[in-house]
Amino acid sequence: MAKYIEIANTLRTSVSNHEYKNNDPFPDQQALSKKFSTSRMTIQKALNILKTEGLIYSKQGSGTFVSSNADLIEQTDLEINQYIGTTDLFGKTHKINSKIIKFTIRYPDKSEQNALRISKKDLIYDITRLRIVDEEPYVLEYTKMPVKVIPGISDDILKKSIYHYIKSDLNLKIGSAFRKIRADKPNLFDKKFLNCKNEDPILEITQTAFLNSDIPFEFSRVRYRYDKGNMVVFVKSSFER
Amino acid sequence: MAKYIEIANTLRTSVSNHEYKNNDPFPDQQALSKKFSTSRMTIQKALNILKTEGLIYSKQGSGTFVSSNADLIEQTDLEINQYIGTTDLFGKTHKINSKIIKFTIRYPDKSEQNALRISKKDLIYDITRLRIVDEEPYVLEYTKMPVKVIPGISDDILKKSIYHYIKSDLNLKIGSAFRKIRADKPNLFDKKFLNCKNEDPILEITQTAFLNSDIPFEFSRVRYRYDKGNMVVFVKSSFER
DNA sequence: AAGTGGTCTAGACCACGGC
DNA sequence: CCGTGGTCTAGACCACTTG
Repeated sequence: MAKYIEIANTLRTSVSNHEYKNNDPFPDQQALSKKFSTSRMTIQKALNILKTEGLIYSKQGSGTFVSSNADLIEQTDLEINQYIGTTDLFGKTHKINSKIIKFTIRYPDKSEQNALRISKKDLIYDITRLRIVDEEPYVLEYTKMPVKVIPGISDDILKKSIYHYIKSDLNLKIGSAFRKIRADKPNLFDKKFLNCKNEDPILEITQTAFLNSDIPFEFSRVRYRYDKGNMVVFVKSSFER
Repeated sequence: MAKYIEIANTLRTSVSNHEYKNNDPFPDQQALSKKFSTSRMTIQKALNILKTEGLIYSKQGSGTFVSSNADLIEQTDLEINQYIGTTDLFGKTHKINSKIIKFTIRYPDKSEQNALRISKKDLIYDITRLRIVDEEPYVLEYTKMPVKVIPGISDDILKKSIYHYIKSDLNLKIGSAFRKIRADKPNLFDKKFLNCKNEDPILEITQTAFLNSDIPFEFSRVRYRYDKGNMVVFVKSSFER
């Protein structure tokens, strides 16, 4: 593991443990480079990680400070899978169930070929899952993935977490994703599986996700009951430009 | 302007102009440091900017490549104000109007004091605006801002863009924001101003936004007609950790 | 083996803020 | 003025991919 990442992890833990108070000074870069026996450049790389995470900020000429939102940010899951990997979000405090409504392998239609950048001969998984939290239907997930990119999906994996399988078993890294978020009226499936009434809105998120090698691996649509799906996002503006 | 930012800007323009084809090699770092007469470290800082923007990616041992999504990412506005500053988003191709429904200055209630981290004696603006695109009501915006942080808001500014005023006139920098996105049933105001029927869903985004000095400056809620508000987001996973 | 990106160093100078 | 963070250098070595 690179030194700057280890330093960042150490510092992140310090922030979590409130070793430095909000809006109180962080140790200066000189002190940190002595403490970790490294150069200032390496310290700066470590600090940059925490800055992009929003945990700290620096003022030139003044110092580095713990952001007042540090605690809140830590609670927010900022990973790509945050709206998909329901397992991670609620696994600790709630009882999660997945009902597999559909799980087939078939050839893609035009829009799927386009989104996943595959040919009509490349097979895809076509998965529909209903997520149930504490016995209450929560979200309907429609997932399409190319078999050649994510081989070996099984019923067993679907019941747990696809993302965990991709990261830990296939050892692939997730890079980025495009999302479209909108409100919609409920359709027949929503009414049936999510117990929606006609006037109950749906929060829909359509996503195309990419590996860090620029390969699309997922094209999905998730539909939440309006009173269950609350998306929380932290946005950091990219200062440079 | 720092050298690495200028290099990043130059390279970004090159990507925009398709001077390097998608998934085709980018010049290597050695070549770039010669071209810009600088060190490799500086080149890497420049490349890092484009990487966090998702425009390029690198594979160790192999090279640097233009991301296949580069074009799409450029179209997506990734600024903090993307859902507030309707002006920027549609200003060029559509006719935008703002109707000021309410504009008062008053003392904050408990939740506003909390969100904006101010005392009950600190005045806030209380602004309600209806945004109209091409003669069609689009979104209702409820904005609260502390007067002491953003002084001098006037009717004139409200008709244009608050964000432009903050950045250009007050010369403040926007740092980050928390957003909560959800679907909701329409309320009386939605029905009146957005012409919603009872079964027309609303897309609601609640936001607290911060300056880069960690000071909250905006607590807002925007409500879109379900058939008008489409939020598009690009998410880059932070590799390190 | 050669070429690529990733990390790291030990300094230097500058810009800014506060005393 | 001094102490802070921001930028930049000219190398070095390592890790990885590809021929």
